[in-house]
Amino acid sequence: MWHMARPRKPLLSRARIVACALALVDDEGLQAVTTRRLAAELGVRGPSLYNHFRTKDDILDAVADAVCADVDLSMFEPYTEGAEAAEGAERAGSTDGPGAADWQDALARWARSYRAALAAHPHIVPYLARGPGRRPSQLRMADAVFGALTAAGWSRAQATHIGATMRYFVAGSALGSFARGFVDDAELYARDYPHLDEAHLLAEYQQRVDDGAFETGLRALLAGLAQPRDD
Amino acid sequence: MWHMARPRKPLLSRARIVACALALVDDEGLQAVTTRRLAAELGVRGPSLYNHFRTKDDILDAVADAVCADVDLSMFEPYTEGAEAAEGAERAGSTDGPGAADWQDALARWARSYRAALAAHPHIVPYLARGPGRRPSQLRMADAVFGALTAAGWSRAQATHIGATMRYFVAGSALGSFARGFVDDAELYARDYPHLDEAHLLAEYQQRVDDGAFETGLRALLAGLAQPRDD
DNA sequence: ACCTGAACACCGTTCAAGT
DNA sequence: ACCTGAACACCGTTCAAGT
Repeated sequence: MWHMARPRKPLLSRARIVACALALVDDEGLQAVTTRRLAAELGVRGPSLYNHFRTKDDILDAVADAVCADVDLSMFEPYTEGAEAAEGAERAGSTDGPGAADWQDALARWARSYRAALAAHPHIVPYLARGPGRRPSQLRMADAVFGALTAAGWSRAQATHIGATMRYFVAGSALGSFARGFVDDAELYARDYPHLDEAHLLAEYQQRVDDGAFETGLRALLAGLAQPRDD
Repeated sequence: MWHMARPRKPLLSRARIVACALALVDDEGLQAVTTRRLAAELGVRGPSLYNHFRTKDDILDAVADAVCADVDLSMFEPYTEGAEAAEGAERAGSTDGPGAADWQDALARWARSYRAALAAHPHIVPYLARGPGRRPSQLRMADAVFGALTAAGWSRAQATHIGATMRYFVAGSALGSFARGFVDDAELYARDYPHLDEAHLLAEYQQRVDDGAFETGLRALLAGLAQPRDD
């Protein structure tokens, strides 16, 4: 009789579930997200979630999508319309000319924003790896990058390859960084791996390395892409 | 009484468990590996595994390590001894000179072997993301790369950054490729993402893209690294 | 439509009991 | 030392029952 069964106003919504799940992931990690725990956090019972999502994985997919939705894509906006028809665009391979550096700059800004979005929620990154790239925000990213690159003069095949390459690098960098590297066990390793002294094992050092490696790789990637090739 | 409790010869060994778990991962995916299922596959009961591994994650760590152990490191062998003292090594940034291209070639061969090792066991790749880089084979890789790069004349900081960059790219590429990309639902997407037509949604197409993107990125990365910089 | 308790078929892991 | 059955505290998910 006081079985509160259906409230006059829904207690849950997809948005509220996703926000709560993201907070839980950020605070306690992926494995803290169980249907019962998440429901409790929302003041509700486990099965209630299934009125709003088909499975738990669908919830985490939505969380991952929300994180990717934070990636800035505004640097591609100049390209988003009439991209296909930009006949005047000179060969993208050349390093001079007014528009030549634009795509490099846009890619760099996108890559940094992408990485920052993942760094803001490190615990979801391993899950991002599992789920495929068919989530809306990821498709939106792929579409924006592809559009900008073709508008800059790259062929469709080249644009696809470059976009994928950038995605590989950013995702790998996020994983390599946030899925934690070395531990501070110190010289236990030093004996077996002569080049890796204890300096490599400090977490704060690791953080600087990750930042440095990302910038090094990003610069190299963009410089290498701008260089003429023979394929 | 016919409680076969302890056999005269152990039924299990770490090696047998790891091999069986890897086969199970390859055949049916990560989620098929439960302690009960794996034990059954080994002709044994679930709890028996705990005589050989502390947790299930330790088993999967060992599987991941076994996969990484397949990566070829022989291209770094010329550098593994006396690496630190290679005084004669000219500045690695220059593109000419006999030893200059060597490290690029070694990195390329390593990256391809690394990717191939992961491609051979795609279902474990998402797990590799979770576990940190403190596994023996990964440390061995890091050590070999670092040694070769410093021997080629790179500073310790640069060698660290380059090694991490390469790892980011290969790992990201493996994830991006094997954690499945687009699906073949076709023009459902075509409406929302104008640049991604149905050609992008075919799995075989995706496979060619992954291969092409990997080679494009690898070449760009190495070319960009060889280019002089100002830091 | 949306939340509930009860139930199902699982998990990973512990442990005393066997040999 | 190494395998066993039984048990514990969980899972994700289904479903009839409530409003």
